[in-house]
Amino acid sequence: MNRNLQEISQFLAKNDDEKEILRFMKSLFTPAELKSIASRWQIVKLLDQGVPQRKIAKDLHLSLCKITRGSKELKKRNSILKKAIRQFQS
Amino acid sequence: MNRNLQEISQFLAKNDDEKEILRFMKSLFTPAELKSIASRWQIVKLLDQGVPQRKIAKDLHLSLCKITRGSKELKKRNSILKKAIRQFQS
DNA sequence: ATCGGCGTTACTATTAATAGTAACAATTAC
DNA sequence: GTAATTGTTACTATTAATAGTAACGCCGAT
Repeated sequence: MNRNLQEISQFLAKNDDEKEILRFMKSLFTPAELKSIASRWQIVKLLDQGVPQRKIAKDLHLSLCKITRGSKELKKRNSILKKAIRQFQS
Repeated sequence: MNRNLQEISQFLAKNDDEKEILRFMKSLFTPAELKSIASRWQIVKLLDQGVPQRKIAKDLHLSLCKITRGSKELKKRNSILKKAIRQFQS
């Protein structure tokens, strides 16, 4: 199955068209998954800005459970998420 | 929330490093989601090759439920999945 | 015509992610 | 000191995706 993830990564890496990539994600993920992924992204952005976990939970109407998970990802050294987030901070 | 999906797409579009994209996916998706996405990708590849749904179900140990879903995606006109698949057929 | 393989739909049971909530320890403000 | 805020963990309940299975209608070969 890892071969498949590699191919997906490869397609995304070689494709520069943001619209196409969004269409690709909408084809491969369910609406619920897209919603979940989007909120995870928002969570790590807010965490990175130093917003308290409880404020994030309240503002986004999410449970701490989900936010703690994002927090753990961000804490990993050399997290790719940090690099990704920084692209949208400026 | 759509803004977040746009940003994710934008990050993927601007990034050409397959390894980084894989790391990004592993940070943002759960192991269960990664597994699910990988099998959806495999399903549409096999469907596109004309493999019968029941054979796919048997070979990959999946239910028809999941395969029918992939089938519906592929049938959409101008499916981005078809374009993506073709990159790996040669 | 009929039989087998096909795509599709429908149903219950299971599983993983998450909501909602409480509790804990550590830190900070007063 | 202590009260409030924080990150974290833990727990049950809910929800969506899926497994497993059966059944339907549609062909094409015989």
